[in-house]
Amino acid sequence: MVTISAATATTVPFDELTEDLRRAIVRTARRLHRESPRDDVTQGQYSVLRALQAGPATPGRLAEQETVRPPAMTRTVASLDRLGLVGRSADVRDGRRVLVSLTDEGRELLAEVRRLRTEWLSTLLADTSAEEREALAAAARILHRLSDS
Amino acid sequence: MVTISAATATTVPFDELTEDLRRAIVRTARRLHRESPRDDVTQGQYSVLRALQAGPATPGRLAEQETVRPPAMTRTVASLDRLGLVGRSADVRDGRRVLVSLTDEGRELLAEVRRLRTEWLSTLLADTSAEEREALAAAARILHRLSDS
DNA sequence: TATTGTTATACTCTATAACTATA
DNA sequence: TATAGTTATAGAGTATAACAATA
Repeated sequence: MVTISAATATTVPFDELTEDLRRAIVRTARRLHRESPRDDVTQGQYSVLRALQAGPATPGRLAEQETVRPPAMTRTVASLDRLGLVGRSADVRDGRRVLVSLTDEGRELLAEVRRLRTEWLSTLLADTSAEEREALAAAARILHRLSDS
Repeated sequence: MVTISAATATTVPFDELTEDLRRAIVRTARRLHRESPRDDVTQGQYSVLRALQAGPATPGRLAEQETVRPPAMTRTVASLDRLGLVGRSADVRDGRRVLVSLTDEGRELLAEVRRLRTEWLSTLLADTSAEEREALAAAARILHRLSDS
């Protein structure tokens, strides 16, 4: 059982909480976002790489997920292919389909992005008390649950 | 004084907290980000509008802040001007300089973005207990303090 | 004939380089 | 001569429309 001091536990009006939380999340995310290992990979490309973490996908499926038209995804996949971050293979059961999947290098890049960003956040969190870290851990769990829905 | 149940207050290792928190923030921010009132304003344009909330700025200063080259900012400012979201005026003390500032419409658009996103988050938070909201409020305060540094 | 993916062409946003106006 | 901003031109990324291959 953990108690939180009165100073941090002051009840906050619902609307104010929402606005404060939105600000905090957007601001921190924006800053996290700047921690990136390479400049030659665009946000759209990263987004496709992230989508491929779930497993191989067709360009059409990727276009749908990324809310982009098929020709645009053709280009994006081609550029990621040139960069060696994804590979393309024919679908043996349907010759029209192409399967795009992460290469080891692509997977490694994603891991590096995560590592860099976690590292940056880690430096910030060094400045917190155990009590504050409990609150942050609780918040992470709650946000994770909420953003599932 | 508020107590948090043992289930939510379990001590989490530092590295795990960092990773969980990063995930929660990035994920929620990404979702928040999708709540946008108009499709004809790009992310770069929004970013410039946000920068102008602090007050009028020269294109050169904006280019620096947005890590973009001056010609790119010239275009972005021109497009925001065409959309009626910013205005440009000559600097009376230095004829080379141009001052870009938000119009009422630009300010209104920013307010609408905030309103939409807060609204979305508000819907999510309706599914939380008072205890959870305390944890989120505490987290917001901590993140706000941390991201100042 | 419908579906999957690619190529053709055009538009926007970015960049570097060259130019104009002012200090 | 240096600085602030814009215009000239070129390279990505996106779009719609047209095409090729497969079901």
